[in-house]
Amino acid sequence: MNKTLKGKRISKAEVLQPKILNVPVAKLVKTVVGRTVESVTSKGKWLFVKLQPRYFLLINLGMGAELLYLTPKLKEPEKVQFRLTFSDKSRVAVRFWWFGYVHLVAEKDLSAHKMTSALGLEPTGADFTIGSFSKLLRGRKTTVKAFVLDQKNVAGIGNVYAQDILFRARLHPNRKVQTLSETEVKALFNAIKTVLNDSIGLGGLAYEVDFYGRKGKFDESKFLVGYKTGKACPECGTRIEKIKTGSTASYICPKCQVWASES
Amino acid sequence: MNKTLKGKRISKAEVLQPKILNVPVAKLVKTVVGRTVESVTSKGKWLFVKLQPRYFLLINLGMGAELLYLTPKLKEPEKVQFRLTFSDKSRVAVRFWWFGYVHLVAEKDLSAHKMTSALGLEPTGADFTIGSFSKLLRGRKTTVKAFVLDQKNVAGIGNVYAQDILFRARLHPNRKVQTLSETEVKALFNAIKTVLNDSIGLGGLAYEVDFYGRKGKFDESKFLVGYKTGKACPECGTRIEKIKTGSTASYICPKCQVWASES
DNA sequence: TAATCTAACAACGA
DNA sequence: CTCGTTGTTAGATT
Repeated sequence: MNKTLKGKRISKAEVLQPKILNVPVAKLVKTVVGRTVESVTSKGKWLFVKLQPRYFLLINLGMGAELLYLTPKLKEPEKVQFRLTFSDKSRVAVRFWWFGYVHLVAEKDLSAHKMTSALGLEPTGADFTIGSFSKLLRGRKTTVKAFVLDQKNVAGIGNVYAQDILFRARLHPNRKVQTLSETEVKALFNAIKTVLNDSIGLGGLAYEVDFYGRKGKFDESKFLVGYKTGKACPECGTRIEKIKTGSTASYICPKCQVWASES
Repeated sequence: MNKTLKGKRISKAEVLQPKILNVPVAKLVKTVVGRTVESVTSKGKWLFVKLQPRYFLLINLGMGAELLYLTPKLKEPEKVQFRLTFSDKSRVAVRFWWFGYVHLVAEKDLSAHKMTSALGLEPTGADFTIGSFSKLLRGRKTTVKAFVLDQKNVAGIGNVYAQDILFRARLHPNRKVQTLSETEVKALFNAIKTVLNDSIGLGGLAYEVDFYGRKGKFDESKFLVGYKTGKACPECGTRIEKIKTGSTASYICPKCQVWASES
């Protein structure tokens, strides 16, 4: 996205669903039209489209979204919520599967934008180290599942990825983070990097497409326990169980991921 | 307090329990010594001691406290946490029964002081009207007991007063505020004013003393249902019950204060 | 299946 | 008898 969009000038902005915005439609349209894309970066589930001069479009992918660079080959899907057209006639469409945000924020107000400024460590970033990660866990009384899903800790882990992260670390979702040994913290840290990098290396999840419409290759055959209810654990053969953990579902091997009663 | 302390110059400040402060002991002592009391006002359970120039001492009475003007006749009690001496040798002692705060805030930072700036309506103030009170209830999903105890709604109602306020309004503590009729809202509004003014008129609760050591006259004989477990309801004779409501205890007449199952 | 905000609530500490 | 913090949960959202 960064390479493709950099330098393009926005000539048109269409908001098909105003509820995705943090400002009135007219304000967004008036502000972005005429501005130029300086860069596109990301943190967790957020995209930062930096506009010149002095604005950001912040896009949250919510519970799944398609962000597509439209070409004669790549047709626009149904139910698009947002569309940008550039002065060279190229277009980008945004389609949220359920919920998602497109927020307009002035550069000077970026640090006041709560949803993005509260984001935690970027797991692919240089500051995601065993040291910075361990520090986050200190004194916390929550469970390891709630911890990894909380974007204020590590940004970008969704429920899909949480499943195999916890399995690889051999941790039960309901384990209290306070009870983790140093070895377990390291295993969790490494599992986060492994699972996310595996997905990135394969172009993302198979039910998602990238900016150019290409499907990812991280499909169910790569999952270890996630969404495998009743299947055999790849480690010990025990049947995988689906359990309720807080408001999310968890898939676990009841033998490999033991939740000691005291923890 | 306002009349007695106005114009006095602080010559000494002693902090016997540093945990009551929001600043280091040295900072408080250095700041208040030499300053003069301009006025003493109150809002809810907070006292605002305005110092000249440009400072406030904010005192939260917590779960009961004695704030005493010490004279040869009025000796200082045990376990005082804070003491001020004025240049005319007069003294004030503060003793918290459980917890309480003495906060030092510069005048320009007063609006940034969260505990006092979040306080709701002052029930003895001119802005405590049926209109402003009704507005507070709108769209709230909480219970009437939790609502009246929350200092962000109406400042100054503690659990002692909440008992008879709810009885006078004939409301069960667990009633959802959303289900209150206009008549019930009015009854609640009037009950708050009645109960608090009754206590103020009698110099406060009998287990408290004022600035000059005088006991209040609002004793258990004036309570209608509060702390009267097993006694007869003054309205219908039914035995008063003690029930658990959230984290606080409530004393109710189970006949007069019905909690309709749908509300 | 998936994400986030908000309000209310519970447990805990000071 | 109080209050703040933290975490949990239910409800709502397109």
